[in-house]
Amino acid sequence: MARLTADCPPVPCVDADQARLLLRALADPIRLQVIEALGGGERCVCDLTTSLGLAQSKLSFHLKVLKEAGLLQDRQQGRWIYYRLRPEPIEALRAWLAALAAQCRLPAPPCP
Amino acid sequence: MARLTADCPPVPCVDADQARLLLRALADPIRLQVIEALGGGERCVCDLTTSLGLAQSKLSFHLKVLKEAGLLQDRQQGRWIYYRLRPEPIEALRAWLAALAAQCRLPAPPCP
DNA sequence: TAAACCGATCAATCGGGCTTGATGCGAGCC
DNA sequence: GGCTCGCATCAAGCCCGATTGATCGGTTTA
Repeated sequence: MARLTADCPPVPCVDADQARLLLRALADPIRLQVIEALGGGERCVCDLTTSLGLAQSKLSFHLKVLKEAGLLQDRQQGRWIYYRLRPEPIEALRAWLAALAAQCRLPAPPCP
Repeated sequence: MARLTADCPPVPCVDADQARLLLRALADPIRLQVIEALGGGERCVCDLTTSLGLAQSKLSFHLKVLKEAGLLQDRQQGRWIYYRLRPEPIEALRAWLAALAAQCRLPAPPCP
C-alpha cells in the first residue's frame, strides 16, 4: 500500500516547544556562522576560533548553546575537541515546518 | 517520470542571513503560538486575541514582526483584519536546513 | 455626526541573553 | 614535576528586544 508518512522512524518528532528550542539556538548570527562552518564537516574548536575570528570564550559559549539544543556533537582527541553537526534535530525541525505549512491556506471563519 | 525535486520554482532560495531573519521571527514562544494557530488556517486578529489570551497591543506587535519577516499575509475585510501563514518562506527555510545537513558527516581535518 | 469597535503605533520600562576578561581544569610537551 | 596549550566556566556589565498602557486612524453602526 501507499508509503506511510514517516511517523517516527529516522526523524524524531518534535512538538512546538522542542521546535522553539531549536529555532532559538539557530536564531543568532554567530551561531549561524558556526552552524554553516560545521555544515561543511567536522571541525575543531581552535580551527573555528581562527577561521571565524571569534574570541575563544565567546565561541565556547555559543558552542555550548548549540550542543545543549542537541544540534552539535563533540569528541575529544588529545587536547583538541572536535564538533560536528547532528542532522537528526535538523530533520526533525524540517518535519515540524512541513506540518505547519500544510493547512495554512484554509480561509478564515467569518468574524462577526 | 519521477517528480522533480523542486530546485527553485515555487520555493525561493534563501541565504544564511535571510534564514536567520526567519529563525529569529519564529524563535519566540508567543509568535510560535500565533504561527501554530495560523497553521490551521486563516484567522482574524480579534479571534487570535481571545483564543490566545493576549493583550491586543502585544499580539499586534508580534504579528508585525512575523509579517515583516515575510511569514504572514494579511487582508482587510470590513473592520476586521485576517492573517494567514505564507508557506513560501517556510519551504525556503526547509530547503536551507536540508542543504545544511547534507555534508555534516565529513570528519575533521586533523588539527596539529 | 456621534458613538463604538478593531487594530496599529508610540514612548517608557523591564528583563534575558550576549559579551568581556579572568580563572579553572585537563592533556601533552620539556 | 613544571610548563604550555586548548577549551570550559565564571561573574559582571551591557544592550537589544519584549511588555505595558495610552493614543490614534479607520470602519461600521445608531
